[in-house]
Amino acid sequence: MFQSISQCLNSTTSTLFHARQVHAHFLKFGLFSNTQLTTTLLTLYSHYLPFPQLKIILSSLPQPTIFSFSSIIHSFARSQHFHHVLGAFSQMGSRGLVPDSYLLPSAIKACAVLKALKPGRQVHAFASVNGFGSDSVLMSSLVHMYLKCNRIEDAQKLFDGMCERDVIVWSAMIAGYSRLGIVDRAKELFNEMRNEGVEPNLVSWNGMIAGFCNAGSYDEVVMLFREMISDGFFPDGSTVSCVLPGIGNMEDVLMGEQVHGYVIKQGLESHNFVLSALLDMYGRCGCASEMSRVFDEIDQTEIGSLNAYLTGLSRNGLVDTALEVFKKFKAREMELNVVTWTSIISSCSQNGKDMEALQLFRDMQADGVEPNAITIPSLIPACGNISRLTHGKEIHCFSLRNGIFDDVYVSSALIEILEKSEKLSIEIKKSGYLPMTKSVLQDVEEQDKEQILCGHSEKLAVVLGLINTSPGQPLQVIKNLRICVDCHAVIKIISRLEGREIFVRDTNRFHHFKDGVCSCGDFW
DNA sequence: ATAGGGTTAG
Repeated sequence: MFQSISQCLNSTTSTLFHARQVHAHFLKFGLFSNTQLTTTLLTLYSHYLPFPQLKIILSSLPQPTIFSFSSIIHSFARSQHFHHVLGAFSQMGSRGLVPDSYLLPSAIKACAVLKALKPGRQVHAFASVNGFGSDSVLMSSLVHMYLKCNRIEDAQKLFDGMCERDVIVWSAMIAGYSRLGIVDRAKELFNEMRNEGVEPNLVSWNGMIAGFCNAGSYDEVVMLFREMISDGFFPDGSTVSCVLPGIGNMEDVLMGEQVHGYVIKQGLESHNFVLSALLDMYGRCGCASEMSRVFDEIDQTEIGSLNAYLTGLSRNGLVDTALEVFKKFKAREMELNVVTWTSIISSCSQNGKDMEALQLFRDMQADGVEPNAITIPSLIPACGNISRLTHGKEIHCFSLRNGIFDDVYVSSALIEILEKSEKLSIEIKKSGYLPMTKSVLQDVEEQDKEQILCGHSEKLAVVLGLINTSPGQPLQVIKNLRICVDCHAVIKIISRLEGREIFVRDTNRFHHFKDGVCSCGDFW
């Protein structure tokens, strides 16, 4: 009978229905003690049953073996339940079952995806002790894990020690350096790989193109794209979705259209992320009608597509259309997320629809969607135009309540909002103040420098002090670094405009600001 | 009996 059950389980025509029938037999005749049979049943189930049910079956096994765990863990990995891969893995360990070299890569991959360096290192140690150091698949997965955890030196060391380096581990290295923005090194590796006689494949190309795209080297992206095509490769969905942002950024509509044609020819439209990338490209190139046409083809049940469309409409100044689309999808009771809300709020805010922007900000909270560190800065224009302190205060309170106040962008946005509401910024500028961008040591553009100055903590502290205390009350600020010249100048002006005494203690001295003068006599 | 690693996306 065992044989016939086994045959039934292994038959390629098996279905969930058959599996359940056999399962019933197991229960009826108490066959669960035969671990070989249960493993086969489990494997069969693992292809049909959703994850939660598989978990229940695993925990119901009286004597799980390395085989049952293996079957289940690989299934968890296939369905991308990486937390549970690690969970099952440690459960296995606590039962005294030892994993083999085939099972370890699944555990390591889970560590890589979850960026779980500590368990990753543990598995590495286990693999070394058990003599798996020359298993190139296992070593490749470790290299990948270290790269994902940003341990590039560990990865390089392992990679250097490998005796067999195939296209997969080379591609992992190339993609790893690319992700970290070290694109020159990625390119170097690409050439080294060729010199060693390992031929790059589509994944190697994709990894490198993705890196250059991320680094904003769009010329290079397009060059590589051309090169891979002339090398005889056919770009796939990944390639295209990396190349399109580059094309969009260069606003090269002609090339964008060529890629669109290619997408249709190769049937890549079935990938939603390819269509989203196309939509985004048209949006950046100012082709609003093309953008809408692409949106009509997209699977609109995916929130990401809607978000991309709203952003594109906003970019092209089509706020009313954006609002229309937004309302339509809201009416459909589609679940809108922070990105959707932020996108429409920012669209209104940037296009003079101040009241709408603020109302939407309230609506999103009423809907139970928490604003994030991008939502707040997007409200700046709306608050500035309305020039009403209440709105600034409302947003300020929100940020304090939700603990997103520590974010640099949020805090500088708040300062901007409050300054505009308290017309403080204009007054400060009127007093002849010029931002002393020399105080910004970072290597960034002039405009960004002004922005950075605006976010300095001492200014932040003073402006916050202003709104949280009653007029005329003195303010005290303690700082564990030296105050910068720009802040010093601004606080002098504020002390005069607001008629406040402000005390700032920095690492060097006490500064007592009053009537536009500082006690340090500008000795600073 | 179980059966491995690399690229995309927002």
